Amino acid sequence: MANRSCIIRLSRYKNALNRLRTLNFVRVFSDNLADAAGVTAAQVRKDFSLFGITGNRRGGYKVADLADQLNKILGKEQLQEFVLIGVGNIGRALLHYPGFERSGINITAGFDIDPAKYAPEGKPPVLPLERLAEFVKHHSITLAIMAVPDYAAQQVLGLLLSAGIKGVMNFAPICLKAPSGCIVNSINLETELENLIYFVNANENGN
Amino acid sequence: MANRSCIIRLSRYKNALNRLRTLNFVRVFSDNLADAAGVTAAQVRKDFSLFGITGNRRGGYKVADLADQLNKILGKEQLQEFVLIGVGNIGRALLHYPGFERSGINITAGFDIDPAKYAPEGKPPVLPLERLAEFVKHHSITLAIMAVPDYAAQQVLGLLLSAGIKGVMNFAPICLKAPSGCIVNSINLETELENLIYFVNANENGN
DNA sequence: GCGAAAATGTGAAAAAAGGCACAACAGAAC
DNA sequence: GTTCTGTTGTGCCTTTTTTCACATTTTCGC
Repeated sequence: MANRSCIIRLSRYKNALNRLRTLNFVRVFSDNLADAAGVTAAQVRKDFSLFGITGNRRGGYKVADLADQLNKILGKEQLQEFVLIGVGNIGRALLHYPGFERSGINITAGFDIDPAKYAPEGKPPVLPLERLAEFVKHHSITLAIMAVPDYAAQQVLGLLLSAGIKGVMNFAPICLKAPSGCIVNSINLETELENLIYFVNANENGN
Repeated sequence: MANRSCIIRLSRYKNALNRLRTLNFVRVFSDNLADAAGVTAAQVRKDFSLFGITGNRRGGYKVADLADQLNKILGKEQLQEFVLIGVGNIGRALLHYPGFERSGINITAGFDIDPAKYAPEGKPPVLPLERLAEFVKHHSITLAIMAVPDYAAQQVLGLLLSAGIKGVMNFAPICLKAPSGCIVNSINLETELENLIYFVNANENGN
C-alpha cells in the first residue's frame, strides 16, 4: 500500500511541521508542506488520504494535530531502542550522534569484536559481540544498526536474526539477504556519492 | 532518461563485478548480477541497454569489460575530489572514512566555523570556512559534502554555490533549494530510521 | 443568511517503471 | 556443417506512481 518513497515524504512533512510548531503556526496548507518537502500539493494530499488523514476544506490542516498523526504513523510516540554493531569510523559517529536523541531514537549499546573498542562503562556502552544475543533479548530490542565491513555483514546479520532482531539499518556496502520476518534497509555512502557524480556530469553535458 | 534508481542499480552491479573480478571470474550473466543486486535479470539487461552496453548472446558479459564500462558511466575513471563542510560528529567520520579512498573518492579538505576544529596540518586538513571559496577555486573542486546543522544548511549551500560547487551531498536534515546548475542529494539518517521503523511495524501487524 | 473565495479529497488520466516472453543470435556438441 | 542449447536484447503489456482537474466543503464578508 504505502511504499518507501511515501513514508520518506511523511517524514519530511513531519519535520516541516515540527519547525512550524516551534514558530507557533496553527494551520498549514498542502502547498506549504509541498514546498517544504519538494513535492506537489496534490502529492501531499494523496499521501494523507492514504492514511485517512483529513484536514479542513477551507482551513487546511491543524499543525499540532497533523504532527501528532504523523508521529504516530512513524512510531515516534515511543522511544525506539537500537543496538549498533561495528564501532568503527561510521559506527562511532552514529553511537554519539546527537540528532537521534532529539528524535526519539536511542542507541542502547554498541557491539564489536575488537577488544580495543570495548567500553562497558561508556554512554552508550560498547560490549563484546558475544554478548549481543543476551543483551538484545534481555532489553527486548528489535532494531539494529550495522556498520561493519562488507565481508562480515551477512554473517553479522545472521547473528542479529537469531537474536530476534526485526529491523536492520545497514551501512555495509553490500546487498544483504534477509528472511521476510526482518526488514533490512541499506545506506551505501559510496553509492550515494557515485549517484551524485553521475547526475552532476549529466547536468553539465547538456541535461 | 536514466533515473536515480537506475544509477543506484548500476553501482550495485559495479560492486558485484568488482567482487567477481577479485575472484578471477571472466564471464557473468544477467541473472548473476540480478541476484547480487536484488533485482530481476530483465531489469539488469534493460539498464544496460539504456547505456548501450551489450553482451554476448550466448556467453553473457565479460566481467572486465563490463566493469570498465560501468566505471566510466559512474565517473570512476578519475579521482573525484570533494570538500567537506561541517566537521562535527558525522563530518569527522566521513573525513576519515577509509572506504572512500578505495573507491576513487578523496576529501581534499574539511571546513568549519569553529576554530576548535581547525587542523591545517591534518590529513585531510580542516580549515576555516572563510577559506572555502578560495580553496575550491584554487583546486578546481566541484563537489561537496555538507554535514552541518539544519539551521545552517541553506546558508552554507549559498556559500558553496557562489564558490562554484556543482554537486552537494547533504547530511543536514532539511530539504534544500538549489538552482538547476547544482545537484543536491540528501541523506537524512533520522528519516531512514523512521522508514525502517514504519516497515518493521507494518511487517509485524500482518504485512 | 447568502454569495464568493479558498482549500481539500479523490476519481480519472497520464507518465514512469518494471516484468514477461520470445525472436535472434552465439557457441557447443557431435 | 548441422543441430541443439542457453542467453541476450527488446517490443509490449502490467503495475505503480504521479499529476490533473473539479466537485465539495468550509469560512469570511456583508
